[in-house]
Amino acid sequence: MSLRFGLLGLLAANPSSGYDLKRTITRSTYYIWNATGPQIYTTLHKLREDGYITTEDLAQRGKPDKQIHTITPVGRAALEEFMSEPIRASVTRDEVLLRIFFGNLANPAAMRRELEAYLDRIREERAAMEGAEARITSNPGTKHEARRYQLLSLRIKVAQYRATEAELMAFMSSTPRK
Amino acid sequence: MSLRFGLLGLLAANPSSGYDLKRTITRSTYYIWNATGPQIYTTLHKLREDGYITTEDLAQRGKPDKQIHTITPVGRAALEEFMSEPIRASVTRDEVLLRIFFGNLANPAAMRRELEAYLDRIREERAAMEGAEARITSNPGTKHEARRYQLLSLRIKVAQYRATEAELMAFMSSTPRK
DNA sequence: TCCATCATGTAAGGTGTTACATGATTGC
DNA sequence: GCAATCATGTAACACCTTACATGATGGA
Repeated sequence: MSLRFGLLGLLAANPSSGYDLKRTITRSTYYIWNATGPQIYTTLHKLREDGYITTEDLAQRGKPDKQIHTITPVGRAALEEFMSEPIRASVTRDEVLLRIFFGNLANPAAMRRELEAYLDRIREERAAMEGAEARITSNPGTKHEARRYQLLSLRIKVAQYRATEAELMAFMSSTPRK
Repeated sequence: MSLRFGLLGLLAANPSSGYDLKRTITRSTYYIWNATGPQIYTTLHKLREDGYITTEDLAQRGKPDKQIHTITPVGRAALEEFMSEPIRASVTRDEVLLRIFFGNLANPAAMRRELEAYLDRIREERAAMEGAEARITSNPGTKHEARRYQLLSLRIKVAQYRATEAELMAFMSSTPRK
């Protein structure tokens, strides 16, 4: 489980290098599953050991060579198996909610500032995601079915942010600054 | 940073045993930060090594002895420090969104069943949380300020579930079963 | 007698982060 | 000359899960 299937899923759409995958993740799927460089490279090594992907070198002009990873039939089978398992609840490990839950342990004025700053950040984040949504909708790059699911996951995240913003605002207005 | 501060925060309210903490977590804070038995016990060992908590044995009648852990001034200072850091975005590692993002890789009928089953599960989950919310509101057990923050985190999670449900329902009705 | 609950753990392995290392090319 | 981007990694450590172990008490 874990990043393995995230990478495998991306490779099922396009053969890519580790660097490409990292860019795709930080640009478009960061809100689902983030990953650092080392983790991506070590996971790719494991996927190759397991026979889920094959790798070939690609020489580039003006840039260092890169290694292009391609999913194998064995890899596709593993991915299909993963996709046929029941969807289980995501691991709950929400640092933001933890901080809020223990909010009374912080200085009240500082807590208020923190919540306001956090609210600002998710508003920005949500606006960026809504921009991405509009771009995906208007520019039919990927296949119709794939796009529908990608939009669904994006919309769920946007809706969750909206919901969080609304609750935070309600809380703020019930705690006057003075 | 991890379970350390979750446990420390709970111990700041009441000295408790590992077993008590586990019960509290699975009963009331599971939606924020879940933890297994071994993890709780090993984390408590580390907290003791760091001087954040002290432990004493408590003999019980009719039950095995238990170890009661109490937060130390050093532990309180560490917790305060943690609570004064900026609230950073939660780690994104959402298996549900990952499955949805790659939804087109699954069998369409199976995917629909999975989404319906997931929708049912979060509806139930949300209903349970709303029950907990009502109980907390009507029964003023903990301190006012602490309760307000605990309710806020609960309400955020409930609102996020509601938002997710709405998006899933919109998606479902745009994909007729036929 | 057997199961559930109470209570605490060890060991092994998987997953993820942080710090650090290396080296090429492009543009200012 | 220097910073940014491209490209791939190793090492050490922190965190978390799963499987397994142990033993007491209370109730059916």
